[in-house]
Amino acid sequence: MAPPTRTPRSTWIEEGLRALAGGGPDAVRVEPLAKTLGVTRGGFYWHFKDRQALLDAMLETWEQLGAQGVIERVEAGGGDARTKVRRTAELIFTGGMIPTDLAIRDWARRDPAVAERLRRVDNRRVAYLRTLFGQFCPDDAEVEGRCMLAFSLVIGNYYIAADHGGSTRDQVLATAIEYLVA
Amino acid sequence: MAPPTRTPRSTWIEEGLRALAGGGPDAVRVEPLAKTLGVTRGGFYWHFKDRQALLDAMLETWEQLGAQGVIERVEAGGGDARTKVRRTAELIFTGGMIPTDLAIRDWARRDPAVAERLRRVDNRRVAYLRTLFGQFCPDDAEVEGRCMLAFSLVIGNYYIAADHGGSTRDQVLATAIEYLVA
DNA sequence: CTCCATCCATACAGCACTGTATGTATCACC
DNA sequence: GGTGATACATACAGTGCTGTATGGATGGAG
Repeated sequence: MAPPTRTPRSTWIEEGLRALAGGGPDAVRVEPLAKTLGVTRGGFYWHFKDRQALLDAMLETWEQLGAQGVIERVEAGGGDARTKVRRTAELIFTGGMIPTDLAIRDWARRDPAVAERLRRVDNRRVAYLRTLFGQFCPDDAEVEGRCMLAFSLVIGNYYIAADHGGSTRDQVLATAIEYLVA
Repeated sequence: MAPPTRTPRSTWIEEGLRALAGGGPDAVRVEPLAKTLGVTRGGFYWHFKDRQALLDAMLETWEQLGAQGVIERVEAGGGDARTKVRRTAELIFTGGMIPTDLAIRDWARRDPAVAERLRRVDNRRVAYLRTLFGQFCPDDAEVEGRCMLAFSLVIGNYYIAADHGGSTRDQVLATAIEYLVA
């Protein structure tokens, strides 16, 4: 039979996150979202009070799902701390979550509520990085510096548009990571 | 033949860049801009064909002014390469250009024309960094890695929301920079 | 089958912005 | 002190979105 095209709450959130990743919070618009989902806005306002409610739900989803995934997969693989750092980098650099992450990061620059959520997520991530670097780097201050550099590298990789002479970006990233775990 | 232009082209561009820094390209709207300038849109469409023309002019201004400033001031100060790296960091971290820079960076993720301009600017910046690191680091690949890390640090500093245990952000940045020039 | 909660379509009023058209004020300059 | 280019105001039509109201369709529970 003709599929009734049920569009539950989670579908709106997923599509919203996709729009956010593609064009920032201003691109999360109800009508275009409905159009890409093949429905009208009729059902949207049954699931959500208004547009802001969708944005909040998107952040909530991101905060709960986005923070733990990579860490769990890295830990599941085992190995020593240096290996885990390399695998973390691998997972993050190839993961599809980054665009969403960056969009939220930029969003946080102009919305305090978003910034607060981002702070919680980033703290969890840095805390994990800290345990890794702490296992082979004795100096606490340097651990903190390396965490900051490693985290920055992930972000910089997606924001920096420069070329690298004869090297490819992947080569440069690999060199940088080895430099950090030295 | 040039009466005192109360709101010349450059004023629209400056205010546009301010709006861009604050809320991204979607926040660069003609009517709000006119309101903050205390005029109507009447004059805007004399200076610019349309809204897109303003965005182009903003990028042009940014590309010409934003790229060279820091490099020139660093070189004017003299000193060895390590000193210049530290001073570059100092100037960038305290400069007010960063918000505009980040907004354009995020913008470039979804606009190829912007991405192309950003690539030109970033290449000039990395080229300069390369000359600095190259003066005390013999390995070319590692130079490239350190450039990437240094550049990423600047960006990460403004996008990462994490705390750092007992340390302040400034302390962590200082440690990271010393780690890069070691 | 009937009833009911869930999900969606349609229609409407309202808002904010865009771009165009047209009139107008302000000065430099002769 | 009149003329012409410059810079701005005002009015208008058009667009795309928001949120509300209301009725209709779907499918499971009884």
